[in-house]
Amino acid sequence: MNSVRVRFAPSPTGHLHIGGARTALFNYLFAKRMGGRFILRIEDTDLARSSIESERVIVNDLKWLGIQWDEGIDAGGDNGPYRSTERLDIYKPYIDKLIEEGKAYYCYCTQQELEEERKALSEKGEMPRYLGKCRCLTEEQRQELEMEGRKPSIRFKVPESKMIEINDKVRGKVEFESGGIGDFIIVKSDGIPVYNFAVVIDDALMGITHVIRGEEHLSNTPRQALVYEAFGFKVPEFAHVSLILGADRTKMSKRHGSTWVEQYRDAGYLPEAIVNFLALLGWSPGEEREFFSLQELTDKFSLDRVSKNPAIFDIDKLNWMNGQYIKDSPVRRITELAVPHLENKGYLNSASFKDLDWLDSVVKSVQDELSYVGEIADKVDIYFNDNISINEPEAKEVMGMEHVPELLKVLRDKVLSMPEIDEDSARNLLKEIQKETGIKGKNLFMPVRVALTGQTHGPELFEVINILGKDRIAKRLKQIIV
RNA sequence: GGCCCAUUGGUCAAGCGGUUAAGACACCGCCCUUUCACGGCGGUAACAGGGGUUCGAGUCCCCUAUGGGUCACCA
Repeated sequence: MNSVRVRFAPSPTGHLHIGGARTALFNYLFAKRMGGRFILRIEDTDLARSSIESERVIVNDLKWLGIQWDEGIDAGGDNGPYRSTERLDIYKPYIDKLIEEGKAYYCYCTQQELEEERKALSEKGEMPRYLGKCRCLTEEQRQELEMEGRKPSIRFKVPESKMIEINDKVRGKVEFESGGIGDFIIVKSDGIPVYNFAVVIDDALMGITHVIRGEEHLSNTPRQALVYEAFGFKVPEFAHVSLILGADRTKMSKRHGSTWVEQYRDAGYLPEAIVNFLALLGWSPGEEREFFSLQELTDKFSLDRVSKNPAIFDIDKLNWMNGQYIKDSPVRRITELAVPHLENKGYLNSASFKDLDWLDSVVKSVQDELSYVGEIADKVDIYFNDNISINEPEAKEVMGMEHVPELLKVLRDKVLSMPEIDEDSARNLLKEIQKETGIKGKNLFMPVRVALTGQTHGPELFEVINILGKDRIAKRLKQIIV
C-alpha cells in the first residue's frame, strides 16, 4: 500500500506567488510520482489578513496551472475541514492537553511589554527573545492578571539545551539547539492557534507523510518538531526547497517586477510554459531535454534531484521558453488570448468584431516572434492604423533613396489594376516589378515595407500585403505618394 | 547580532574522487533568407579564497569571505 500524502498549505493573504506555485508544483509532482495524494489546505489563522477572495485567486491560479489536488478545499475528502479556522474545535483538546501536562502555559504579557523586553535586550546587545516571564505564574498571579482584563496567549514550553535534529530530504541533516528558541506562542490571545502549532496538528491528523515547502520554513521546523514530539506524533519527512530570488539575489518580491502567477497569466504566458520553467528552477531532470509536459514531469520528478542552492528567476529564459510554447500553439488559441490585449489597445471591439479568420492571419504573422501574448499589441499596430507615419531614421533613409518614388508609383498602378491581392499574387507582383524596373532585394522590399507599414521591421511582407488587402494598400500608397 | 542554509560561466544548471568541466537562456559571429522573422552552425565565458585528506579533489573535511533565510499574538 502506498500512502504518500503531501499538501500545499498557503495562507490566503494575497496572490499566488511564483515561489508558492513552484512549491505547489513540487508537491503535486511528488505525489503523482509516488502514486500518493495531494491535498490543498488553507492556513487562514491570520484573521486580519486572510480573505476569501484571496483563497479564490489561489485556487484559480492553481487550476489554471493544471495543478489538481485530490483532497481539500473545493475537492472534499475524509480529513476535512480543510480550512484552519474551521478546525478550531479540533485544536482545542490538543491545546488543553499541553496545558494539563505542563508543556504549555498562559502568558499575560501585552504586545507593549513584549516590545519593551525586546528593545531592552537589543539595547544591551543581546538577542531579542522571550525570557519566560509568565512561565512560572502561580494560580493567584494568573487570577490577578485575568481580573485586570488581560486575555492570555498560550506559549509552548521549550525544553532547555536539547538538540533537535531534522533530516531534510534536500538538505540532509540539520541540527538546532533548543536554547536558541524562546518559548513560542501556540495560541493567540484571541484563541486562534498560530501557524506553527496548527500546521503540526493539521499535518499529523491529515496523515501528511512529506512536508515539501520553501526554505524560509526551515528555521521554523525545530519548533514544529517539538510540537510533534509533545504529542508523540510521527514526524513527517521534510524537504525544504531553496528560494526563488530576484535579480538582486534577495527573495523575490514586488519590487522585482511580476511575482504573482496572475500577472503572468494576464501578460499572456501559457500555463504549460510556466509549469515547465518552474519545474526546472531548482530541479533538474538529469538529461539534456528541457521541454516537459506536466505529465512528463510527474514521470520524472524526484526529490533527490532538487538543488540546494537558491535560483534566480531568469525572465529571459522564461520568455524564450514561453515563446517556444506560443510558436507550437494553434493560432486560434493565441488569437483568443490576444483579443483582450487588442481591445485594451483600442484596436478592436470584440462585441462587434466578427472576422476571426482575419484576426488569425494577423496573429499568425507575428506568432513566432512573441515571448508572451501581451507583446502582440505593439507588433500588430501596422494592421490597425492606416495613417502611416515614418519616424525611425532607418525608415526615412530607405524612403530617401533615389529610385523609391518611381518604384512606388509602379507599385500603386499595378495594385490598382488588380482585382484583389493575396499572398501569391503579391509574390508575383513583386517579381514582376523586379523584372520591369531592375530593382531587387533589399532595394525593392524595404521601400515597399516602409511605405506600407512605416517600419523597417515587421512580419513577412507577403503576409502583410495579404492581410491588408487591396483597398487599404491603395489607400496607404496614395497617402505616401505626393 | 544568534541560529540555519548556500557558493560551478551574466543566469538556470550537469557533474556525486580520475571528464578536453555537459547542455540551455542571454550575448557575439557566420549561414539560410529577393524584405522581416524563424531556423541552423559556431564562439566568448565557470569550479569564491585558503588549508588539509588522497596517488589523484569541482566532487570529502576544516577555516575565511560573500550571499541568503529566520529570529512576531505572519504564514
